[in-house]
Amino acid sequence: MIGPKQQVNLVMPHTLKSIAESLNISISTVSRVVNGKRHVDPGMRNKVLKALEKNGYVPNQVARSLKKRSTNTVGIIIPDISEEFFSGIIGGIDEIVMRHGYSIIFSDSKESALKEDHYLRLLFQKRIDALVIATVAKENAAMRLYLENQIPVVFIDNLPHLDTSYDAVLIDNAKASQLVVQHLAGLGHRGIAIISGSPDETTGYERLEGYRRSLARLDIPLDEKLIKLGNYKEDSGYQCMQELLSERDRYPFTAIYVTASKMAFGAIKAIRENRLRIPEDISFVGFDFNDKTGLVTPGITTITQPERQIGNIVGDLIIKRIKEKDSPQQGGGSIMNQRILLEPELMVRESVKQLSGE
Amino acid sequence: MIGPKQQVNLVMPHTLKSIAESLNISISTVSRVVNGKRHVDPGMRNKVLKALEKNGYVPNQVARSLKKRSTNTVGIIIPDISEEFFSGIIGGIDEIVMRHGYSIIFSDSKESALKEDHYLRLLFQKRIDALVIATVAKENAAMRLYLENQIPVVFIDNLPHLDTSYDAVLIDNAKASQLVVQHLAGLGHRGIAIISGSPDETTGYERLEGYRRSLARLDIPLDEKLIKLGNYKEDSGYQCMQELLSERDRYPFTAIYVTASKMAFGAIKAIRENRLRIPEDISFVGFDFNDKTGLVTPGITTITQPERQIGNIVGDLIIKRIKEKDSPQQGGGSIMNQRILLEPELMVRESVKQLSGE
DNA sequence: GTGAAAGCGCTAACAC
DNA sequence: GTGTTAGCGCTTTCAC
Repeated sequence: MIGPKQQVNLVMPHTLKSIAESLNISISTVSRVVNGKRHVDPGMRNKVLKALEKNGYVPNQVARSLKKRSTNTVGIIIPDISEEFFSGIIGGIDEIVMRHGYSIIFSDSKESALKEDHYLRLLFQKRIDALVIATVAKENAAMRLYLENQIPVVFIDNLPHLDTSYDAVLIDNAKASQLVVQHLAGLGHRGIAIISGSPDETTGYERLEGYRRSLARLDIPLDEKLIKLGNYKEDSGYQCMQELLSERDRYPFTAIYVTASKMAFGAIKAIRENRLRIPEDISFVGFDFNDKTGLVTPGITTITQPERQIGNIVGDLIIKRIKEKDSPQQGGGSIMNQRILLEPELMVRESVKQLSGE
Repeated sequence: MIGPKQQVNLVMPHTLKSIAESLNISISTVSRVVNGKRHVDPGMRNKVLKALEKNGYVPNQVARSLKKRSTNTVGIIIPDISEEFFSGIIGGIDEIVMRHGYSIIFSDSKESALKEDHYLRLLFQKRIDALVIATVAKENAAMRLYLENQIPVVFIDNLPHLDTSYDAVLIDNAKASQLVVQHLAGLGHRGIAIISGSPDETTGYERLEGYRRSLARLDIPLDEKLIKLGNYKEDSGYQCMQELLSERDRYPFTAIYVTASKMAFGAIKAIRENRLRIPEDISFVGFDFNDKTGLVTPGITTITQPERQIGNIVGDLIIKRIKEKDSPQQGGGSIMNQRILLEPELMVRESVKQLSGE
């Protein structure tokens, strides 16, 4: 059996060269066959095909990538894989890009700007063809790498602080808060507290601003004491809720709006520990509060984001951008960026009480 | 500014060569500096470092990989990213391997053996350094690639049908079923139905066998009509439950054990549609039934798997295997494989009724 | 239709 | 301490 170099006990995979040598033909011909190119004699093609098959040849994508300057890989950086919102998006992206032969290389920044920066560099080293990122950083020094090198980037969930235009797919966060506030106000609530992510991130900013503006529009006075800022983790939701509850005498509220799922879990924990009932003692609205079981009682009224759809849209956009780069009529520089805003939905369940006093 | 070739409007990233030329020194010296190797004059090192910095040099991992025959990449193939069990495992693996400079390239087989096979080949082409897989296939033709080429593989959740030894990390599935049956029997249940995954997969097999054996051990007669086989998806859980309920007159049962989370969601839906209550009309035990909210009422008694921990253990094992391959005293062939069985836990909540008739 | 050869960007002998 | 060189496995001109 003719094969490539054999080192001590270690079998090397076959290469174009080893196949070519075994057939006494040139590498190029084998390459042509492997890639299904024309200009190969049918008889020869068959012979090569057989040898390929027999030896179990598998092309080396690393070598290909080096030559072609593209890796068929899409990088994704998200802050928390265990959030269903993000794993759903990844699933949606994978669904699309896999059809085009791309793989996903995934990194979890764990809400850390430092880690995010690290991954940004790492993925660049790996020469990903495109990047999808839910950034948590205020400054994106490493992002420069992608922009300068014309590597397509699509932002999700959170927007960057960049002075250039960019692609983004996300829901209309201000609108989401507006839906929530209108719903609550419509049921007679005027003391509406909020636990939001940091306004340093656009997501937190938009959700908070939407809340503010909606209150203003409804002529509901805004009490800054009813605004708590968390960090998206369950603990901080718990913490913020505790604070709100401990000051409830001085700064009363009848409803609480928690703008992220894990913080909502924490907030609910705090509410229960204080032996308060939802919605009797306090009305509750969540964000991305997923209940796949349909068993949560009371059902939590929540904003929902179509994560699968977001993933699909991102996938399509990514593929489009990559194709644009490859196509000759595009110099690669004049890409029109776009921001795709999806409509959030308010799923009304039973966690908000109709206030009689209205 | 001296840089690498400039094509129309497209700036190429800097290379060792371009840096070397700009400094009029050799590539090797630059390489040495980049890799922090010794045998470089301190003055020279400084000069190079400055040039590297100034030009924003980023090493090309693709070229490195080609040369070093390793990509610093771990491949993961799982059947459904939107299952928390799997996204949790991925998070756990990432946590470990990222510290060692590895990235994760992820693929979702969507419970399809065909897709799994496809990804197996694709990841091999990309020359991943190791593979983690929750297989759904009966035959793993493409797995041969990894075994023959001595690429470390760790199986999770499901075991392959291989005649060689292999590494695996999973919970003791038979034990899990035993815990469930004992718990139910202890509360007086004797009509215990089960909705299981296919016994063609080891996970389904073990859980089902564990159930069978535990019943036998407790001298509880087993009615084959109380066994339904689903495919892990929510729909099939719903379907199986409907069947069980429609035949309940003829084949009565007081408790149902659903061995996978999504099927459990479906089963519960069916139960509710039939206007039956848990646990009054029917006792329920789930598998990996995650309730992060703590709000599900009644709380569902369930087997839990420590997914984060599984991920961490897999990560450690992967790294160990990769290192073993690199170390010279190991020929790369004599790796001792191991099967790590973790203890499942039964989390008792309120979905099982104490039967008075006992 | 086939082959020779250059080169993608890097590492690692090996020479000096 | 520094440079030269030979690849890693592939694609892609360019000859013939």
